[in-house]
Amino acid sequence: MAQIGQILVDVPTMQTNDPYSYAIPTELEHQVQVGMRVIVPFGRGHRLVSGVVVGLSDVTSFDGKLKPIETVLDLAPVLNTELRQLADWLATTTYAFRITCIQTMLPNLLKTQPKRQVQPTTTLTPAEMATYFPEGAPRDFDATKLDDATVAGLLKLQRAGKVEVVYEVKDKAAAKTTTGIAPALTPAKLQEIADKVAKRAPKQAELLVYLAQMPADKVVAQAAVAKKAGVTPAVIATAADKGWLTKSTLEVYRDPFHQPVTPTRALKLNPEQQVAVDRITQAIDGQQSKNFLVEGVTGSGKTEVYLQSIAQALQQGRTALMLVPEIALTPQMVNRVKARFGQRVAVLHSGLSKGEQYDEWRRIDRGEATVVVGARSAVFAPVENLGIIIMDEEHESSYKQDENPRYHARDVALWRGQYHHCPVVLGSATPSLETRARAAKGLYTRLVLSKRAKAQPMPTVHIVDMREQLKQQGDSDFSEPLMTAIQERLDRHEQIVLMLNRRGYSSFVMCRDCGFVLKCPNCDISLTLHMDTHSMKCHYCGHEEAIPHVCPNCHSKKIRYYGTGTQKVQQALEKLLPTAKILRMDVDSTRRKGAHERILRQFGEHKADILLGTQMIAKGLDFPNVTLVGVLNADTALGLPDFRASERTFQLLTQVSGRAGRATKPGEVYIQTFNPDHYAIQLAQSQDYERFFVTEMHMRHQGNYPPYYFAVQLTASHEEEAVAAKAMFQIVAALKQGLSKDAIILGPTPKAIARVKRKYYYQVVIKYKQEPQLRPVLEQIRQAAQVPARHGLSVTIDSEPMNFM
DNA sequence: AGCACGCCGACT
DNA sequence: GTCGGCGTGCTC
Repeated sequence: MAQIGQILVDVPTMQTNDPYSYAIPTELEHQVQVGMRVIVPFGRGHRLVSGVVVGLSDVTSFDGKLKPIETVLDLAPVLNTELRQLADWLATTTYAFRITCIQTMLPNLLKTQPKRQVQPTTTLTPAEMATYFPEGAPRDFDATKLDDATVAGLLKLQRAGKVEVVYEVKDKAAAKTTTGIAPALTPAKLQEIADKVAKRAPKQAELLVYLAQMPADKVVAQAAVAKKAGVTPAVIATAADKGWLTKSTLEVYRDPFHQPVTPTRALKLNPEQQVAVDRITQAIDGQQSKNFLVEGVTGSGKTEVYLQSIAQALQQGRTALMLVPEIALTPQMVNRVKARFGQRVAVLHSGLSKGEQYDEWRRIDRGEATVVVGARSAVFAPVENLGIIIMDEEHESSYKQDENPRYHARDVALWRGQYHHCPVVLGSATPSLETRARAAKGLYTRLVLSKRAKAQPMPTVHIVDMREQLKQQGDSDFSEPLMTAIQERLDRHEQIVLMLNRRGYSSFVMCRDCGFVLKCPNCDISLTLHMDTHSMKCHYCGHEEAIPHVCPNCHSKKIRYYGTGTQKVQQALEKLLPTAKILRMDVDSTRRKGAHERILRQFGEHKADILLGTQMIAKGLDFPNVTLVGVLNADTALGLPDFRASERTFQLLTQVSGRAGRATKPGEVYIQTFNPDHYAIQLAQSQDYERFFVTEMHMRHQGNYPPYYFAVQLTASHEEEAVAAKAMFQIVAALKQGLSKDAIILGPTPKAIARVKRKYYYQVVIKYKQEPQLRPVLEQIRQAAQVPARHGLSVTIDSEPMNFM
């Protein structure tokens, strides 16, 4: 039996990033297993923290007295070997603490809550009791929530030995339970009693008859018994008193999606789909960690390819993991998977309550669910024996987590595919440049679905030049061609989707006459307006210039901020079309739980003619009666100071265009823009992903951007601007010293929104091709950042950032 | 993170 | 001389 446990304590610091050794008391030695959560004493005094067992041994390199493990929190390990290895890999690649990685991999309810309380050790004076224990003892002692005087007073009493601090670590994990019923007597005996009481107590007799036919060793929920036997809980209580049945606590799962679903069968595939399924199936059967890019236009039946591939994995006795963007994880989408695989499906996403998440997690952990569908963090689902991993809409930026650990679910998926020797399928109509480039290099097998499954024609896309519109009809959010098209649909009782692009809302200036956007002379990236300094700044190199009052290109005076809000647009639209019913969908109108689905359902039932919304309406909604899609401002994202601006614009326009004419009626799309000649817009019009890819790759090559270069972003933030800036300059000095001459260091520059939550942000971006010293240099920076962290300076490292601003 | 130790100025 | 401010190091 192992004497010593290697524990990662739940204290996220550099010094505790390696496991600490704890003695295993004899009474726990048969309980402690690697992968379990434990509570251990940590530090001086009696402070308790939670931790995770990552190893067992009989020796330790630590030459001090070992403290004993206090409690074991789990009956079975919560992290298997794979997930522990994954956590280590994640920690190194994302520059995060190991324990932080583990926490993100586990469901919320398995995160423990440390609690501090104080209680008197002797009798205190009435005055002391009144001041410090007005609600009695013990009381909570959270220094961050109490006022300074109380904290000081309590600490003083502690030094005097009059009060003591007690620690507790709460485990939030709680399975939902209900009362279970089991027969306490033999069927024959129960029947005998039933016959006796039949006349006087018919209900009791019914219950007895029901109990008599129950399997002896099975426990059934009380509610189910009551329903099936046709009795009330009161009758059951009486029966329990008479000793006919026994009550017990029964663990149940909360079922988040209890609507019944009609089962579906595999659909007939077209030749392209069939090729895709065959290739993926080969990889599943051959246990190859081969990766695929399924590139399919909207409506080309990617989902059917996924479902049949999953079916194949299940048939081989293996499991499947399917990732979808949070926004696409609607009940419709989930039901589609459940209709095919039924009870084997588990769903993981943030819309579920903590308890529901935990239950789904346990179903997966116990092997009861073999198909997992979920958003980003579902990539850590404890599925074993994976046969396939699918990531739909792989280009979605929400797959990257924007807090520590800053991981990309795609990278984790590829890691797990490798571990399980199973294929990873990345799917998109508009793959990210990185993924498409890797496919071009042969790292992924490219499977193209070029035909729409139901052979609908692609929608006709019109580009409306807003510069012309401005000249002809003045400043309006709605062009004449778009309004005409809207009116036509209203007359025909067809529906309309209008998208307002909120990204980049009024943070840059654009000329309304010629579409000119001010760019940095060094970086070819848009300059951002800074009202605090009244200047235009480049967030890559720090270049700064005055806000222009006339357009440097055409000398027009109509150069100004660009951007509008959905509410304003809705009001304007209501004025123009007083009879049309308009539904608005944006961050504000969907804040409440379920609002998102409600709006979509209303629109689906044709309770409104027009759905007006932000980017969220571009994703996956499928309404047969929508024949017109209008994009009010295609340019806003183009103006952002981000090298992915064109990519994002192209993806968004292509996606939203796919919303038009999905059934029998042909669709039309109107894109309003001040940049009608921009390649992202032109190529979105012709729906030509391949040409966009080639063009954009050329741009990336010119600018030394990904996928030609790797990138790391470092950010320093502090309440005082000078502190953040100085830290960043020191970091840059360290980088210049430690890295090769080939590394390109951009910055330091203030962030686009330099001040967020009373803190100033400065950043630097490193672009590199090969930099063996990068990891050690960044580790050294992390280490050095520990000291000033005490004074509120935080430094973050983001490998392959999604937002360069 | 949270606690103790140690070094400084301001106080009874 | 001591109380308590904060800066620093350490926690198996």
